[in-house]
Amino acid sequence: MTSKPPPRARRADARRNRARILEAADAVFAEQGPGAVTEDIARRAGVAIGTVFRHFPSKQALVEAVFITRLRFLTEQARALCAAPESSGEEFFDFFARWVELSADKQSFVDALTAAGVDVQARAAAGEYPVVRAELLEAVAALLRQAQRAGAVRADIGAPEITALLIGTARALQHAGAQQGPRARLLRVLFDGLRPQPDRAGDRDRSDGARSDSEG
Amino acid sequence: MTSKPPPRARRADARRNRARILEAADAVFAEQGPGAVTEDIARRAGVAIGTVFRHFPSKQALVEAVFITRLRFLTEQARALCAAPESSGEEFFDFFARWVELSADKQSFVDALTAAGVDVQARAAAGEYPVVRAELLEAVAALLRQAQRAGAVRADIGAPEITALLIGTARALQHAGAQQGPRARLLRVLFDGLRPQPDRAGDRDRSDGARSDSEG
Amino acid sequence: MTSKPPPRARRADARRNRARILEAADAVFAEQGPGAVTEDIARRAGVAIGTVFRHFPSKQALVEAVFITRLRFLTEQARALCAAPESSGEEFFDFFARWVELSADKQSFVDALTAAGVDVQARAAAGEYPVVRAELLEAVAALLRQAQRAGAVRADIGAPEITALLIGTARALQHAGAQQGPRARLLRVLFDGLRPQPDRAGDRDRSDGARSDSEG
Amino acid sequence: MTSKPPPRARRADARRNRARILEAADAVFAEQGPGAVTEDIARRAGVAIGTVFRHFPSKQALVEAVFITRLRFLTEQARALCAAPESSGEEFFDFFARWVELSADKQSFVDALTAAGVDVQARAAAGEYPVVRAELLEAVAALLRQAQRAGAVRADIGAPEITALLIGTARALQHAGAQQGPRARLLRVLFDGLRPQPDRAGDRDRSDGARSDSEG
DNA sequence: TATGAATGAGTGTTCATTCAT
DNA sequence: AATGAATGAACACTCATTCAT
Repeated sequence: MTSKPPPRARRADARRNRARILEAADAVFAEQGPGAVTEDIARRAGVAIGTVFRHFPSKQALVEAVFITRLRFLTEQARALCAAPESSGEEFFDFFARWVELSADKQSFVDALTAAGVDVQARAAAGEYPVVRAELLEAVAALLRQAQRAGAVRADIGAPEITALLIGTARALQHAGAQQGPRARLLRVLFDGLRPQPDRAGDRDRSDGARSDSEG
Repeated sequence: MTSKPPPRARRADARRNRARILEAADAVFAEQGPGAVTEDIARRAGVAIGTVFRHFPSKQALVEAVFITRLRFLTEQARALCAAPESSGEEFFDFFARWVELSADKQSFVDALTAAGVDVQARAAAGEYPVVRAELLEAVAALLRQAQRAGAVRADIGAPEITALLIGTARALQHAGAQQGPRARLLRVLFDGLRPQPDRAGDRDRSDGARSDSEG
Repeated sequence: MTSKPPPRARRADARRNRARILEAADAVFAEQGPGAVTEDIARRAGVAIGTVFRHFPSKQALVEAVFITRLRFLTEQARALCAAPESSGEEFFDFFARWVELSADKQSFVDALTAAGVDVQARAAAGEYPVVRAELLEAVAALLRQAQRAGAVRADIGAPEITALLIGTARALQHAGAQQGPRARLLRVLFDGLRPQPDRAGDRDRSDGARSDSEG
Repeated sequence: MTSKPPPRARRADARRNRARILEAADAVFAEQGPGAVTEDIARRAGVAIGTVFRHFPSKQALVEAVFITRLRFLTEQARALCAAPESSGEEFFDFFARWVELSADKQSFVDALTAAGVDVQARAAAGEYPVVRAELLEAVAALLRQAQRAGAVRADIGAPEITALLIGTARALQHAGAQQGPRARLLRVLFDGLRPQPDRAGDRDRSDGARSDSEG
């Protein structure tokens, strides 16, 4: 009675489902952290729990997929910003601010990210993760180099530090809450620290005494 | 042989157990996050599971107790550093570095901290938490004011920003891993950003162009 | 071989499981009281523990479901007996005897009933309970009125008293054990008390002696 | 230093403790049923949990002790009422009413009683229970015989039926709640049933047949 | 392929009972 | 004898995962 639907139709459906699940997972993990119950994600995606597991063989795999999707998104951003031919180096700060806003919006973008990241570090040297991660790192590195060449960012730091700072800053902003004042101040501190630094003679070592001179 | 034990003997034992549980919980939460299994904590503390629940009526209560203990420790640190009469303001940076090292050592000091913190914000306006938190904030604020008076820290930030930065930095260091190079560089960036800033005329807007001059 | 199963197939299975669980719970609660271990019920029903909790969100819910099922059964009985057009009023006694036998068979039909009932009184003014209870009460009342109209039952009692008597009698029979002699005698006392009473002038005070005349 | 207290003093203390525990247990079981937590009893008695277990080797033993105490109390009541030399037989109804009020006052006097009773039936053919039970039964029997001799109670029932009725009635009253109207009506039904019965021609025996005529 | 009911190991929590003090 | 902290088996309930339909 029911004429068999063309097999392509299914494929399209399946692909759409996969996308919806990923989207739902992203949202739910952002709201509730990676501890969220998988059925919530299914419900949000409008599919049955079985469908989630058909597309992602385990919850861990789903978390990683969300994680990787996020990394890819950031990589694209970084690449796009890097494309400008004549750069003043400020694109770097744009990227930083954008990521960090994105992260703090979704409550714990970074929670899931790091939570997954930790697990991933442990045993997902396999999978696409290392590649995706390397690509993001390279994109960030390129952006950073560009900014450093333009003199917008101090020369003594590299992409790994930037990544760590991004994650840390997202957390800091998350803690700061929604108020614009503190958020702006936090970023200002960060950005000032990232600029090429004046010759603060002997900071931490000698100058303290020196400065205390001018003060005491 | 054993001279009559003081009447508080039992109490002392119980107090020791409580301490051991707290210690074990601190360690286990640091290693595995607040999702750690309560029985692991009991095992680590060398007591039966019932004993854990005798001292802390729920897992949540245990998490909060660990959290509060950490906050208290930090408060003490801040107060001690603030006690120096003639301050150059550098104690502030000491505190910052110390906290952050402490946090990053224990894998997710801040995870549990924030995890608990989130829950706490939601419903523990009661309990000791608000008090402890206020005390820590005040201690940090005092240390910060001292440093600002001494000219060691920029004047346009307050204790809330510092708290957020502390948490974020701990996270960043955690992400950076154990290597000393990146960790030191991260802190340098942060600290530079916290210093009183030179008149970076028109940062972000004009000066960039100006500086890019000297470089491009 | 198997012709295409109706689309509700799964549902049917699930419904059967629900029924089996309910049945098993009824039996187990009857044997061991409402304190019975939920896994025993699962085992008896031939399902896993999770399945029990899928169908009944908590043990309390299961107890109540069993309770309500019993009430419904009794309501049906009462209604069926009430349907007879030309009644001599003896259906009432049939109902009474039937309920009470049913109850006493299952060791503590009434235990669970009351145990649940007590809890229910406390907080389940919601749910189906009030409705089901009202329906049973009404059915019993109808049966009672019928019997009273026919002159088979005394006029000075109502449905609430009957309900209480039913519960109490079930308990009494349960205590009396399985022997037929005592059980029959108990019911005889009850039924005699429920009949329209002769003018026992001065009961409790004098007339007893008088009547003992005509009997002794 | 502390001169050893005379050993008798301890004994008195211990005996007092035992009594207080029993009293507390009676109250707590009455309020919460035999599922009540043992520590609640200890708290109510003003002793430590260990003391409860020193006096009663297990919770079950405590329940049984309470049970037996109650039985003893009832036995005394029955005996006292039986002592009247010239009896009209109404003492029997007094006893009945008194017990039943007592039971219904304490919410589930009879719950615990029966709950314990069930267990006891199963395995406490040992202990004092059989003796105490026999004594109560005998006292009730004596009271009953007295009432039957006086013509106040029908002749075709014995002490076992009365016991069952007592328990059942207590339950019925408990279900009826606190209102005086229904309670009184319930007792009236019961008492009327217990009186010597008039020759109700054909009840249950012939009239049924008669009816079966007209019906089928 | 999608569905969603079933599974069952795992977890937080309770509480009768023991035992060092 | 009394205390009350410690014990640990037992239980209700959850949730990732499987599988019959």
